[in-house]
Amino acid sequence: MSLRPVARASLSDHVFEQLTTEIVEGRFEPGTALPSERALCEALQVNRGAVREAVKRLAQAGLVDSQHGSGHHVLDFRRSAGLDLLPRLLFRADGDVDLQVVRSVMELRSAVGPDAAGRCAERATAAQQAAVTALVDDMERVAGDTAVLQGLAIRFWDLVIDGSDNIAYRLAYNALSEVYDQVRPALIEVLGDEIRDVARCRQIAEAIQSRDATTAREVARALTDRGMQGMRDALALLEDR
Amino acid sequence: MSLRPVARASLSDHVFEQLTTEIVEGRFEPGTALPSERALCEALQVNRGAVREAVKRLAQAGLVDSQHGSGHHVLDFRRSAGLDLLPRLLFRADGDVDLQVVRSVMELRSAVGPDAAGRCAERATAAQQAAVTALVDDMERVAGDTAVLQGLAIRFWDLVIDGSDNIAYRLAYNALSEVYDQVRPALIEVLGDEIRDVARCRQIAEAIQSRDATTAREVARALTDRGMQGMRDALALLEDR
DNA sequence: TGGCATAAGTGGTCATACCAGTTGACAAGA
DNA sequence: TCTTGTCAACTGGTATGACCACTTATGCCA
Repeated sequence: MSLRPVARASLSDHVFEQLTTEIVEGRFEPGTALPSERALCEALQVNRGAVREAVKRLAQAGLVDSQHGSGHHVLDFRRSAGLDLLPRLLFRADGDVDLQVVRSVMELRSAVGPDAAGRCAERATAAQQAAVTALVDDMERVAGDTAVLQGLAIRFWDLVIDGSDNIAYRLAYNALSEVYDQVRPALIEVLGDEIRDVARCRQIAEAIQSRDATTAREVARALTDRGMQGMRDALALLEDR
Repeated sequence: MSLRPVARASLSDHVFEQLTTEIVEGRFEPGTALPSERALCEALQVNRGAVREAVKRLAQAGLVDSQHGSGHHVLDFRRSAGLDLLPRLLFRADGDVDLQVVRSVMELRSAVGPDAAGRCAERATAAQQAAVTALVDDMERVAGDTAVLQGLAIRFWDLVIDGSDNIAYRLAYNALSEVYDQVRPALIEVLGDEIRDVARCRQIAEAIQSRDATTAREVARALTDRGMQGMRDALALLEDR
């Protein structure tokens, strides 16, 4: 049995959720104005402060643009939102996972991962090099238990990203992680071949240790390619259904 | 003379700015609590609503975590913020550009750009293929005027990203664009060689037209590599000073 | 020692004003 | 006819003060 913290949400959280959903699913069209704050209060049966807090968050997320006197205008989130919107796009209106989003995330991971490994080999501190090596030691110890390996693989990439000393990689990784967490159980199979490929993780760790950026990059590329292949297979299967 | 819209900012905007700066520059340490809302009202001389709206935005940006009854707790933005924090990290406390951030952004661009070009070749619609080709036509017409070319290059990549049909690339690109815009005049020199390389843009457009993903990827890689080289040179120059 | 009330401090919600910017209708003037 | 100014009716922005709900530390009590 696994216990999780009970979810708690304030009124403005709920308002934010609803409005985000409406916008992302296109029921509030870009260019149009949101209903006025007072109208939203009436419709949602909350006070104006809750509505304003929610709208401020929408603005921060790049979903609306507020203009004093004129209204809150809906933006095209594809052009104005940031990566942290991804978790909101993962589930479609019918509750199913949007495979386009999963594919996109995997591709971004494959684009960034190898270079992160290379940069890590170039720039990691001695402590970071050692941490990566130690983690692969752990992976070898639990080899076979794919579920545990998946957790270690996540930490592996976390360390690699840190070692790459690239703040953009780090922040992008944060957003990707949140998507990953939401579909983690499903990916345990899809990415199985990659997750169990501890040998390549070892090679990467050794390349990082010896500051061999080229090897780190190439092996990481091969590693993420296995995951991409697994995902292609899974997508093909789903489309056949 | 170039006129720009006058900047307008609400009270909560100002509060958000100040708090963000304090957090990003480390004067509010991760794990500690922000001053209470009432204390912030007193210190900033604004009403509590303005403070709350600002704090909600901080939470949305992944900088704080609010707990009813306990306070607003500062998070480690390196692990919890999204890519859209990048523009806030670009300028350091002394007003200078943080070159680490610029380097990070360029690396992310180089990691994603080539794959985006490849995916674009695979997936772009006929209209998108035509748009890329037409844009390169424009580039050839103004060849020589680097400043204008820079604008077209931005639109070029915008089209490529759209054609790649990858929502993660699109959202990441949005965040990168905002950083780019803030240092655009400076990059006109740093990236000069890349910007003037219309020939490679032509090759990419043709590869996209003929759905030759491999060529699109390789040429795009060569193109962004020129920019990386320009940046390395610029960084070396700055460090010599 | 362990459990429980309590008080003080925190964020969350609410109602009600009023200020300030935007927009469109419309009348007065050129 | 076209322009210009005024005004009324919106919109979001700011302010106040009260109260509710949750957390935490304190200290008492069994």
